[in-house]
Amino acid sequence: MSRQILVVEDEAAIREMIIFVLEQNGFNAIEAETIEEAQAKIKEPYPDLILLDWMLPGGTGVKLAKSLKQNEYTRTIPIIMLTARADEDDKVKGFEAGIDDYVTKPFSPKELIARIKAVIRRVTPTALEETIDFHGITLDPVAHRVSINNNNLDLGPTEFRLLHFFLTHTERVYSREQLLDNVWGTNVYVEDRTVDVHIRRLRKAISGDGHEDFIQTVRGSGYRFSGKIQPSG
Amino acid sequence: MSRQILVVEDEAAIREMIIFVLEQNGFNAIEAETIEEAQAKIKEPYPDLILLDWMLPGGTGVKLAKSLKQNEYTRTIPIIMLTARADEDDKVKGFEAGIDDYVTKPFSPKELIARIKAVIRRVTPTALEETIDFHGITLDPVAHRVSINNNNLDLGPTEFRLLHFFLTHTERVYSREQLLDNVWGTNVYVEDRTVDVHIRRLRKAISGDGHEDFIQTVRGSGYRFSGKIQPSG
DNA sequence: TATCGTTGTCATGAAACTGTCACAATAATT
DNA sequence: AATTATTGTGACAGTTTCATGACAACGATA
Repeated sequence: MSRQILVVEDEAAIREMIIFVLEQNGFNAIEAETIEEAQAKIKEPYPDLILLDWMLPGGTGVKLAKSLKQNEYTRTIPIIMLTARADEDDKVKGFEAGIDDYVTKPFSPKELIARIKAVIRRVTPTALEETIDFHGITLDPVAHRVSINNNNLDLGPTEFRLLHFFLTHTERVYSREQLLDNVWGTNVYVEDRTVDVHIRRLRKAISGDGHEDFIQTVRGSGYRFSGKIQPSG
Repeated sequence: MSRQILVVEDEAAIREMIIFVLEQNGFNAIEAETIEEAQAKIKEPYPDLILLDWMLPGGTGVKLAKSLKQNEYTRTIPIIMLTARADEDDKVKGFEAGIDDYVTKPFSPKELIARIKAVIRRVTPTALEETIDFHGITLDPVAHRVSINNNNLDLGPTEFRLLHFFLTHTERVYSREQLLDNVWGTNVYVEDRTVDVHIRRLRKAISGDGHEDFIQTVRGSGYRFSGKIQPSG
């Protein structure tokens, strides 16, 4: 489930910071300092993505990127380039080499994660997405279909994503902000209260039949999706 | 609930980096630059751990460590020392002063967090995000759920925080002021007696079944949460 | 262009939560 | 026993937080 990410970066401080952020976000990080090390490590735990520094000792990262993208086996691994500044020329060279995205240093952890997720989503659209079945609710991410007790539901895109998130993160309270980050995406400016409305829409959609109260309000904290029934009131 | 960590470090860059990492990990950071500032801030939001720089303007950190460890109230607060290098001599002095662990700069965020968690786990047996089980009371900080003898409880936010604090700080008397600091937060102006009312509400919620008197009144001092039954007076 | 579905925001009322008080109950002290 | 200090308890009002319905903006589509 957790994605392997290869971090190719020679500055120790930056490398460790990146790895820290990655692991914070549930990614599995592998590190390499040089091009050679990266090439050696690429085969072993076949990475799902490569974070590649632009400037590396013994050659530019573009070189590595190009060679990876020309190799039949590594061609499909998405690459995000880390550049010191947003030089148009570098950017062009990078994309020519086949990189999928780039991030300019210094970057915020949030931005980095957002880019990674975006690239992964773009490259591997809905891989390893299995149908979820939770107390009668069935969600098929591939077919983009939800049913409850075999009755098809008609959800809007946002409700679908919200339900999908909840189904993969049950029994845990999420603040409105966390939900916004996870369901809407990081750099979007939306009111906290908007979550409430979508919660309501989702509740309305999945209520009606059988088990009620899948979505529980935790006053002052957020919402929780749970199969267990809430105490009383 | 979130742990209070006091960071005593005079170099602004390092201090901010540490605080960033701490808050990333759900810790609550308080900062101090000097020994005096540290001593002043130690009382307010009673910290769960202190990160103490070895070299501080106006004296070494050991001095502060020693005085803290000799004081009855601050004795139990775990201290992790930040040292510039792994000097055996420093290390020995530190442990003599009573520190619980040390980290040599430069350190990786990962290591720092790992050490902190290790020390906290060692000192307060209850692990961080894990469910606490205490004489039939179960509190799940993640799901934000409390049950007593498998019956779910419905607590308000303040009662929840209060119970969580007690469950992570059992067998020890806390004054109303200390409880206010720890559960309500430092800069709130609330009457002392308000604590009484919340204590009562919490008592009411967790009473009813089986073991009574989890919360014991210590006249003139405060309250104590305990699994042992109080003799008589 | 008109229609439809979706979405973010807002206003409003309901419900829950909280701090404070007055007074009762209890413990400590004289 | 009487007095004093401290705590328990129920009630209450102010505040905060949430659910809900309505609505306009937007984009897609016919």
